[in-house]
Amino acid sequence: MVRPTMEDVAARAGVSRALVSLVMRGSPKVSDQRRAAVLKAAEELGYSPHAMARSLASRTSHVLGVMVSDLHNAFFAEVVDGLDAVAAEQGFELIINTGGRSPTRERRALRSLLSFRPAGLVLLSPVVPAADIAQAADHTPVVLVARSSRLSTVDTVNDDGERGIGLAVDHLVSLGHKRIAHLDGGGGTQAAPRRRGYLTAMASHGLPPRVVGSEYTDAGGARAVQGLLDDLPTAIISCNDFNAIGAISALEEAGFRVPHDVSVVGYDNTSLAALRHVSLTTVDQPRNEFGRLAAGALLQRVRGERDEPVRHLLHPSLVVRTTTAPPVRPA
Amino acid sequence: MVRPTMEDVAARAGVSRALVSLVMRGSPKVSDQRRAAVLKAAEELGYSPHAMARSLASRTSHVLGVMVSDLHNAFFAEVVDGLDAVAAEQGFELIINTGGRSPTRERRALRSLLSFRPAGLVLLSPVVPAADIAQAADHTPVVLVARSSRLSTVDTVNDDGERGIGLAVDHLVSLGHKRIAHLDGGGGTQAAPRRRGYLTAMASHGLPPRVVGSEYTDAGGARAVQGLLDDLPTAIISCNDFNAIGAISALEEAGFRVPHDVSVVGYDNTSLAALRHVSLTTVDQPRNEFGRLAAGALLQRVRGERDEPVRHLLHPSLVVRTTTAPPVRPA
DNA sequence: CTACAGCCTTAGAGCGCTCCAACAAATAGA
DNA sequence: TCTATTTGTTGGAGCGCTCTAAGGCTGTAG
Repeated sequence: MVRPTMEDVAARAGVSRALVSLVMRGSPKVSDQRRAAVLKAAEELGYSPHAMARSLASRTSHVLGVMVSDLHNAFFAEVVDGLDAVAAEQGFELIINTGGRSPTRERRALRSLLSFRPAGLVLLSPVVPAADIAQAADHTPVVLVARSSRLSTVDTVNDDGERGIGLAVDHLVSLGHKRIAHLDGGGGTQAAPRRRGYLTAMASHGLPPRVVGSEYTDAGGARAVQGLLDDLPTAIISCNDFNAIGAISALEEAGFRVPHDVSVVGYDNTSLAALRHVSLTTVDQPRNEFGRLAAGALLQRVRGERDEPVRHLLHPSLVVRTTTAPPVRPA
Repeated sequence: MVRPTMEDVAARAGVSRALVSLVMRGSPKVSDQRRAAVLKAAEELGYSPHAMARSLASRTSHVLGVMVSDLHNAFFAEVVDGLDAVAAEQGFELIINTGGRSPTRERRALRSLLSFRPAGLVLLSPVVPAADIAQAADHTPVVLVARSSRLSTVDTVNDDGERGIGLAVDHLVSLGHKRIAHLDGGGGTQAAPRRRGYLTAMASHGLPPRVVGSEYTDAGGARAVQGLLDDLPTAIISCNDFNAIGAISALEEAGFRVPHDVSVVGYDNTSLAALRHVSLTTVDQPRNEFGRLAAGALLQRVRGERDEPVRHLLHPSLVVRTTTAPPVRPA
C-alpha cells in the first residue's frame, strides 16, 4: 500500500533522483541507456509520479478545476465533454466537483477546488454570489459558463437566449401562427433574456405578446397551461424543455392534440427532447462548444496571453421535431 | 495572483508558522488570543491552506477520488450525492472525473485521480478491464458501484437486479397478466441478472417466459416492440426506462394504448419516469444509498478497520405509476 | 527562592518532487 | 596539446505544509 518514490526508482536503476525526474518529464537530455534503465525500474516498482509533489515543487499546475452546479442536469455533462477535449489536447487534467445548486455547498466546493491550486477554474452556472466569484478570481483565472458577470477578471461563455427565443417565434410565425404565448421562467437563470427575446420578436412581427408566469419544471408547465385553457393560443413557447413537456401533458389531458391543436416549442434540446415519445421542437445550445470555448479562454489566461475579459455569446439553433405544425384553428 | 502562504500569515500575525498550522487544523492547544490574531491575519490575506502541501507533509489524504463512467447519466448524480453526504460528514472531500464510457479515457481518468494520492477511490460503473481495477486497488482502497468483482481487495455495492425484475413480474401477475414479455438488455451491464430474475419469477408463477433481444435505448425498445406486434403480450418488462419509453412510443404509434392494451414496466426510475407525460411504472434503485454505503465501506478501509471485502446487494423497490393496469384483452 | 508542573509556542527536519548550478566526461576548435 | 563547448549527470536548496521534540512562561508547591 505504500507507494514507491523517485528515490526508490533511482536506487533501483542506480542513478540519481534528479535523473529519474528528467526521465519522468520526458527530457531529451538523457542517454537512451539510462532512460531505459530508469523506465524499467519504474515499471518494476509500479511507480507513478506524485502529482501534488510535482506541482508543489514546480510551482505550476496542469489541473483545471471544474465546478458543476448541478450534476443531475445532463446539460453540464456535454459542457464537460468539451472542456475535457480541449484540456486533454493541451496537457491539462480536470478535477470536477459539484455544488448541488446550493450556495453553501457550492462555496465549499469552490474552496475545495481552490485548495488544489488549479491553474484555472471553470464554473458551470454557479449560484454563489458574485463576491465569491470575484474572490476566487483574485487567486486564479476563472471562466463562467451559463452565467454572466461584469467582473473584468473573469471570462464568460453564454448562449444568446434572446436570439434563441427569436428563432422559435420566427419558426411559428412562418408556420402561420399569430397567437403565440410564452411560458416564462420566472426568476430562473436565463429567464430574462428569453422573455426579452420573445417580446422583441413578437413586436417585430407586429403580434401581441402574451407572457404567462411559470417555472423551469414540468409541473410548472402543466400549471401554466391549465390557466390558458379558456383562451388557448395556437402555439406555446416554453422557457425550457421540462416546462414544455409539462405543458404538452396538460394539453393532452385536457383533450387537445399536439401539434394539431397547439404547437409547443421547448428550449435546451435536452436528451429528453430527442426521445421519440417526446420529439420536441426546441432550441439547441451548442453545449460542447461552450466547453471548448471556456477551456480555450481559460488556457489563454493561464498562459498569460490575455488580460482583458472575453465574453462569448453563442448562437443557438432551432431543432424542428414534431410538436410544431401550422395552426388549424382560426388564428 | 500569487497566493499567500502560512509563512505570510505567521509574519502578519506575529507568530510562528507552526502556530498558524495548529490554528488551521483547529488544535485546541492554542490560546484564544493568538487564534483570533491568526484567523484575522488569514482573513485579511485571503489565505487558504494548500491541500497538496498539507497532504504531502502529513502523509495522509482527506480526498476521495470518484470516477464517474458517464456524466450524462443522472443515475450517477444521485450516487454522488450520497457519497458527498457521507464524505462531508466525515471530513473528506471528493474529486470527481469522468471516463465517458471509453476504456481509454477511463484509464486516463484513473491515472489522473491516482496521481492525487487520494485516500480511496470510488468507481461508478467502470468499463475498464478488471486488471486495471486490481492495479489501482494495489495502491489505494477501491470500492465499485454498479459493477461486481471477485477481487478480494475491492468492495462492491450493487442492486439486486434479479429481485428487482421479480418485483415487476409479481406486480403484473397480481394485476392478472399472464402473457408478459421481457425486452432484454443484451450485453449491457446489469442485463444478465435482470433476465435471470425475469425467468425465475415467470417460472415460479408457472408462466411461459418470452425474452426479446433489445438494448438500453429508446430506439431499441421501439424496435423490439415492432417485432412483437403480430402476437402482442399483455405486458412488457423493459430492461430500463429508456427502453420502456421507446416501447411505449412504438405501441402508441401502432395504435395501442398504454396501459389499456399493454402494460409497460421500466427499470431505474430515472427522472424521466417521473415526468407526468411519461409516468412510468418502474423499478427504483436506492441510488443515494449506493453512494452512502460506498463511502462508508471505503472509509472503513481507509481507516484500516476492515480487510475482507464487503459485497452490498441492495433491494430495489417497485414504483407504480400509470403505465400498468389489469389486462382487458383475453390473457 | 528553587522545582516542577502544566500550558503555549517554536525551531527544524522532512514529505516527493523540480530546478539550478556545478561538474565530469566526451567532443570540437585552435 | 590545450582550452572551449557540448552532453549527461548529480547534489542541494526549496516548494507549503505537518509533526516531533524541545523550548519559554506562568503559577503553585516545597
